[in-house]
Amino acid sequence: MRSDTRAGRLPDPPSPIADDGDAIRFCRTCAFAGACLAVGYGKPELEALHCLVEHVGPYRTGDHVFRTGDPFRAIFAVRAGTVKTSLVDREGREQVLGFYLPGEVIGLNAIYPEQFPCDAIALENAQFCRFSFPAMSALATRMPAVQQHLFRLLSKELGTASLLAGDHSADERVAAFLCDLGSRYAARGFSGTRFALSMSRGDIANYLRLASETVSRVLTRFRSQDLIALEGRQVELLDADALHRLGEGLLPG
Amino acid sequence: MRSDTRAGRLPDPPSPIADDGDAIRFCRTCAFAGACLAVGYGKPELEALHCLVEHVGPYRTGDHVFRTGDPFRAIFAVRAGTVKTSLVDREGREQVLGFYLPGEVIGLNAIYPEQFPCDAIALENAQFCRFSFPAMSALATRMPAVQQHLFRLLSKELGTASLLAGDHSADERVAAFLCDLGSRYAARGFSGTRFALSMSRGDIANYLRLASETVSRVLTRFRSQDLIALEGRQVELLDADALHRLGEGLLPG
DNA sequence: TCGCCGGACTGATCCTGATCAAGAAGCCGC
DNA sequence: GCGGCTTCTTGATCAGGATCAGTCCGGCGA
Repeated sequence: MRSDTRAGRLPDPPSPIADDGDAIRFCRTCAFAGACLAVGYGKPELEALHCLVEHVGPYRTGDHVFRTGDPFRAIFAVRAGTVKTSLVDREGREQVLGFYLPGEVIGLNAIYPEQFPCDAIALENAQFCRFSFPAMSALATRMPAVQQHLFRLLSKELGTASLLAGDHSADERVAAFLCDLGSRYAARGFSGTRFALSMSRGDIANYLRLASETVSRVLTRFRSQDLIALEGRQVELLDADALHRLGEGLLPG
Repeated sequence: MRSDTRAGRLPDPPSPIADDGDAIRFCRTCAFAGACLAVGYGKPELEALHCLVEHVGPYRTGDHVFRTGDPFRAIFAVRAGTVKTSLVDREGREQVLGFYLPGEVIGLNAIYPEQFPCDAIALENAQFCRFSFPAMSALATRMPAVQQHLFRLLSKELGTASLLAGDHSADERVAAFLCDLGSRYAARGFSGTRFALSMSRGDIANYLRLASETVSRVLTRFRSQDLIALEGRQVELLDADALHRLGEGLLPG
């Protein structure tokens, strides 16, 4: 059976979760953890940040964290699970904008329009830290490091937005997608070479602006070339170098 | 000569310029003008902003405002002229990331990496206001409205970055491009229906991820359908509604 | 004035990836 | 276990836009 082979070749790694915070420490992987640690703020300042944080969830697969048009009051850091952001155009077609892993932040693109410009949907059971944005802005005026950190978060996302622009081949796109996911998992302390694709082939295809059939074909070919091991949604990057070379046209740096 | 033929059908509008600031007022079209005015700051606060502004230029067509890898110290608001941002991949191919009109701001995507992640090249003779970013951040901690404005600028650019994502036809892309340029000119007080394309067909094509031949063909067809009038780089949107309908899949809102 | 050069336009052909179609495999209920 | 559903995979065909090639036009310097 399949479960046999799966266990034999690709045992599921523990589900990534970033949920080890307490009253005076951030979750290990949190996008905001660096803000204070780097500058050496002590307990009181951490308290200030913590009091504007609210743990929300769990959300179940398919639940909306927010919807297009919802008034913007807060940004969310993913504690556990994965999220996709997407928007639905007039013809009802979905457009996947991005995937967010534990430790990453969603909602930054809502600051300007003051309402969420997209949907955020949990791809697996998920939990979040909810940061009130008015409170956080106010705090930022008192704590330059927090302001700096917000600027950097925003600017960083500007960089990644241009990732899927460019006319690149399906191979390049898929390779870059896998490398990007891997490096983001690695940046948060998870395995960067073996992880689960929490999104469907259709979502990947939609995000990469390909047909899902094309994604299937490319993944299958990558497997036959021993670039990856693949079983269902479990993937292992066997030849990360080759993948990186393939995708380098799209990847940051 | 040039001015004769061109003047007959599509007289050049005055070159867009945003250069009417003085010691106590911002240039009319400046992206930062709203920051203070909206909150009713008076002269002293304006002074604070002005002292961190430096007028730079003129740059000539083709000059670099900054280059990939330059250390990030400041952001730039366009006072006059047009700029393209682009990056060059390992194979030496250029990738146009965006065009910036008078009143718009470049360099925000450099905050996170702390160096410019792209080139900025003047498409015509151009002038800028240079805002020291450290000084501006410091000011932002004292003036919440400035901080708010920076957050909004960053967040706004996040929204536009997703414009050219999506798999859209060449017609949709070109229509959306023309509408977008028009509305941005209009937002700064210039004509939104008649303007000069300061960039080459090749740059447009590169930005839209098309071949320049395709852009030529689409523009020619739009003209034959009386959607636009076109002479060289002068363009007039004759049927803005139809163009908007064509491009609505890509356009914000 | 001429000739050169780069940008713009147009035509012919090719190729990548979308689309259509069908089958296989996993997931859920019962 | 068995249907019924969705997701994934694989195959065959099709089309949009890239590429290649050639022409035209305006600008510029000798």
